[in-house]
Amino acid sequence: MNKISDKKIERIITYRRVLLRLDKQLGKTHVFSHQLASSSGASSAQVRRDLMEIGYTGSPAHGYEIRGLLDSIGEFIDPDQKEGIALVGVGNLGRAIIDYFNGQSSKLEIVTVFDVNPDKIERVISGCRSYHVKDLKPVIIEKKIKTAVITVPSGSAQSVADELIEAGVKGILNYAPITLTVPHGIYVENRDMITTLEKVSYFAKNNTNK
Amino acid sequence: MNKISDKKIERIITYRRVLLRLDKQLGKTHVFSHQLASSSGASSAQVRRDLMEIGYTGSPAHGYEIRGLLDSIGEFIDPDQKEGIALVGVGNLGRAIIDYFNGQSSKLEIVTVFDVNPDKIERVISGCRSYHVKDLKPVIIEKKIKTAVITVPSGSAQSVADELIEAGVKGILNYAPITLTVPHGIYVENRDMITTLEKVSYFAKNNTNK
DNA sequence: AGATGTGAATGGGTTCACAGCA
DNA sequence: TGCTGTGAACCCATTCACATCT
Repeated sequence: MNKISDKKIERIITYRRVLLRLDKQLGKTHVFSHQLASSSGASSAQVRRDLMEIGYTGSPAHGYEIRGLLDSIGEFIDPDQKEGIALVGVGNLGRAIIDYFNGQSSKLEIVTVFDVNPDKIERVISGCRSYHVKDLKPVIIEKKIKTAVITVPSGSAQSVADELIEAGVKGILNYAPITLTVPHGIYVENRDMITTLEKVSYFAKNNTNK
Repeated sequence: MNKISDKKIERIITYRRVLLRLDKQLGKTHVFSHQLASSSGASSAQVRRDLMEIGYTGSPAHGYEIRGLLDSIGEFIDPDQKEGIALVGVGNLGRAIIDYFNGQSSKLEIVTVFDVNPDKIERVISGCRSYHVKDLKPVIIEKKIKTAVITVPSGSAQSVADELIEAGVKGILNYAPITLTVPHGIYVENRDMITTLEKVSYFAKNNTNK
């Protein structure tokens, strides 16, 4: 498999979302690259390049066939069936993410959650069985979970990450305001809200172009 | 002012967080670029380049003086005093962000929130006065708010964004799963959780390096 | 006429590598 | 010796531009 860049798959995932809306809500059957581009925050050349990468080709006359393109993207992004995700840290943010996420339809589903607070374990939270963090490793291993979300305080984020990785997790979405140190081959996305908001505020002040 | 890239200020903000911890918790007075780098997920050359950009210089003997560097970063990132942020959409996610955010100390503070649900307006939520979305424009104008967070459902995100921008907002942090269309000169950061998790899941499966 | 697919050019961010310095 | 500061080289993503197709 030829490696594909971070930004590129993010765009492709965005195309899919746009295509689903065009298909379902507007009942369209075809799109041109420039239409897909303007709904996705990309350029039309970028769209064409990206679709080239996944090997889907359109026609100059009608553009891209939406259903077919959706299938191609689906094969490319998630060839598997439903995949279970774990979430560690059932605070306000964690609970919000669970609710938000499992309301949407997607091949991904948060199926297991962990916390240290006894009030929050051995229960069912928004349809997910919750466990104590001390049982993290065996549960993750048993359920063969490969992707996890961290919403614990920054002090415990690194140790949680370490355990997740020991249990076989390969991708981590981290909301704790700390940069995780992970071995080669593990993918981490940091989404600390404070850093992000500070950045947005900076650009709001320093009125740049794009 | 010479324009500075998105990624670069994100790194600089991260450096600040690391420096604050080194200063407060560990009582260190100096750092070398490679230490700062490994705690921030950057390379040492990158750190040196970035600090060059903000005009701070260290010494080959001791590295960078932490307090001084913090001051320089502070001047660079937020020259102003406290800044008020608005948040639109007081669902689970919105409330989690308010609580999470206003617990931390930062020059930024969420001071005003909006919703359409009558149960949630004319009240004080986690210390923030809440208003109905119909009053969005006058309130934002009156409070001179320049940065806002959108946590409404995707169907209303674009119209909320339009109103925010009409009211003078220059930076938007968008959690709705839709790509906002905004005029030139407005900064938008999309942080849709579903897209992000789909991406992380993709890279968890396609075990790439880095 | 107007869109796709794609080699070629462009641009910008990252790394290299080394002079200069304590 | 080991680090900083920085020109130069490198690399990769985006854009340009155009032949091609309907």
